[in-house]
Amino acid sequence: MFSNSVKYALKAVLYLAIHSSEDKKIMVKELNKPINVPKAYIAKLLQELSKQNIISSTRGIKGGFYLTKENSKQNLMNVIYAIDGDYRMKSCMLSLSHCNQNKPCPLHHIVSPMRDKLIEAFNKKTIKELSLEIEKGITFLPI
Amino acid sequence: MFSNSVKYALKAVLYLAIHSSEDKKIMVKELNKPINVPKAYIAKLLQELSKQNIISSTRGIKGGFYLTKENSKQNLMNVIYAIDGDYRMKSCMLSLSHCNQNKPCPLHHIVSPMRDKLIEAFNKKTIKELSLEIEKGITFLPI
DNA sequence: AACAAAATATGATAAAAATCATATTTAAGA
DNA sequence: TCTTAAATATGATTTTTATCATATTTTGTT
Repeated sequence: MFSNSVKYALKAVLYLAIHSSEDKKIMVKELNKPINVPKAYIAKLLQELSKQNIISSTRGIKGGFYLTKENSKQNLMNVIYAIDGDYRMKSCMLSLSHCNQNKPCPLHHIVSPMRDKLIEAFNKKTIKELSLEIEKGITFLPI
Repeated sequence: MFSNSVKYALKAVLYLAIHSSEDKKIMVKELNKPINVPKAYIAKLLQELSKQNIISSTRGIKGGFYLTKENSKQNLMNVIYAIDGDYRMKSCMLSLSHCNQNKPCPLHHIVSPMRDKLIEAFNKKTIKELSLEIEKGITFLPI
């Protein structure tokens, strides 16, 4: 459902949500170990997220990646779509191109309601909310 | 969530459920076009399913693939696991190896209940039931 | 202004998944 | 028993995804 890249991206964004701010930028080399993702790989993903304004960055000395207040108000789905696009989440489970409510595939009635709920949940949940849950110890972001 | 291979396998199994029987075996070359899957590819998958007793087959002239009554009583999950194994369905959405109810990942509370329901539904639903729905025109198996 | 330290852009390489090809084995029918 | 038509076993090729590498640009500091 998620690509590896999205998994990494989500971990990185949540890490930034917890540890960074406009005054405390985080360099790739500080971030890759705690979230257990190869440095060059996460660097590329962060660059892409930055280009799409999901996260913020500044170059040069004292630079790094960080989340602004605005950034952290974004919902999960924005991060997911930025990396994977929407096909992965939205497409028919059997990849039948004409599958819809009128001409449902054999799995449609099983899968579709749950998937819709999942998408709705991802659309509602913000980065900020998730990061607060981690800070409160409700959820965890380990290896 | 599903590999391409599982998608193809499910389509093929459902096609066999509808069109085959012990008296009416279906050859690869008859089946690949209606379900829109490359011949050599689906052949390999059918061989694997046959080896795992998900479907039945006989070789030689008048041979082909088919489903016995027993075969069609199997549930969806058997087909899925036969091709993809269980990791894909069961693993943490962020691939965190220690994610569980006690140490849930940031997405666990969103994803886990729905995934469990999905797995339950796939475990309950048999090939036969799905194929009946297709035959009744409740669902469709087009391209 | 020059330097150093960071992200950025670009693309190369490696690994995995998807796809294709073919020689071998088996079963039915003449 | 020979031939033919099917699955089977095996593995090669292609495509996609994941991973790694590096030259360039930018920015703060001296």
